[in-house]
Amino acid sequence: MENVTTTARERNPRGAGTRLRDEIVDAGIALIDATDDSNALTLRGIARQAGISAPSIYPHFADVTAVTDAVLERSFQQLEQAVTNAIEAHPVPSDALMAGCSAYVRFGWEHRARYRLMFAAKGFAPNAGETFDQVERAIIRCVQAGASVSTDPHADAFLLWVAMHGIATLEKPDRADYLRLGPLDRPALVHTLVMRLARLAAGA
Amino acid sequence: MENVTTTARERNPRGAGTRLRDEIVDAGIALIDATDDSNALTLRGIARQAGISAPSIYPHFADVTAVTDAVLERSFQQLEQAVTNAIEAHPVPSDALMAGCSAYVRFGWEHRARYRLMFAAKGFAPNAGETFDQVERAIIRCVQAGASVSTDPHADAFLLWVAMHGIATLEKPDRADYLRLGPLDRPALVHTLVMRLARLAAGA
DNA sequence: TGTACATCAGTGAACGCGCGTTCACTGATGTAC
DNA sequence: TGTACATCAGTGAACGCGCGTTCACTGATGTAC
Repeated sequence: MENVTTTARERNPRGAGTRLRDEIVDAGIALIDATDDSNALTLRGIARQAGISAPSIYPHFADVTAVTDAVLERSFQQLEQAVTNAIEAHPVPSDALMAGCSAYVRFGWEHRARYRLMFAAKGFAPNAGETFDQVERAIIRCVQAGASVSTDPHADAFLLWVAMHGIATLEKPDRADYLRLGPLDRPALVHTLVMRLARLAAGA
Repeated sequence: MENVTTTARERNPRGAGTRLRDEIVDAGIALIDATDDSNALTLRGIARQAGISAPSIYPHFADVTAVTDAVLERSFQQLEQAVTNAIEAHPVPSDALMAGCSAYVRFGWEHRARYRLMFAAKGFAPNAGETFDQVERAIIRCVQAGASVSTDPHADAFLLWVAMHGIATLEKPDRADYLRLGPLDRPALVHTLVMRLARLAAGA
């Protein structure tokens, strides 16, 4: 016998178990992104998208809200990853701040329904604050580099985040052109908002 | 006979007809505001709220989307009215701009689910632009009064509107306090955003 | 003025649908001896 | 090595529910003569 040393034998999962769990979350993300409609995110719809029967979800999730929670959690991780990657790609602090904010807005525009759902449901997800912290640290680095005259990076990060959230929640440019708001030039919008709200020096 | 002069006699509605139509829209607004959930805005739910049977809606609306469209249209009118009232209550342009923006955000916070639905559905409603125009005109008056140094009121109005939209879409303060973003002080937030985005003079 | 009737607002019952969830099941795969 | 069996991933059928919509209807109210 090989189980003499371990008290309670831990049965190995046969592989497909945890793999299907991930596939279900993938299917949920694919579904809401493809339909652009958060109401399409149903248990049966996710099962259909994943190519499995509806009951097959239950061994991996307690109920439908557990599935959507997992979708939201992974979405927040993706958002934070996108912002982090953009920031780390630029050594100059002001460039990094611009790139991070731009990546944030791009995520909102490229995953409209999902982004809205992330910030619509019963408050923010627990890991939503990490992305905010990224923005705050980026502003602090700008101040340290002399590129920003902000005296309250925390407050200014909040203002900036609010404005980014406003743009991210906007319609995509090709849909909103019947409103004569002018062209939705994402880089230009982000640039101006960052300049004024993070109080960057004009010559930066 | 009295219909000799008119070719096709126009039967008078007996009063209750158009009255019920308004009551149905009222019920829809009351329902989404009370439940704080846009998914609760169903035809049967609205009928229940209005105290009538579900089929009674059909003489007044073609289908359920016609009802929600009417709810959204009235909501945009209310939003514009709230902003207009706030602006007109202040003779000093910068005060008027502040008050108008504050009223905008207050509407979003006091009618959370409804505000989100207004800006979530298939693009903006046709009359959404009027509120934006109010903000733009308020900025122009600030420039004329020497209170703002904006050189492009249209662009700045858009930036300001985006930021207001960001705050309006936020959770209400009592729900978001587990995020250490600091207190959601609506007047202070609005004040700072208006100062920087509408480029008000510091001494104003 | 009285009576028959057209017109109106609104109802109750029924339909088909997609949903979340449950239940007993079916093969496949690894393990014990 | 071979065989019986426990364990696993996943399925098909069924349930009750709320939904949008339809249909034939029921009283009430105003009008014609």
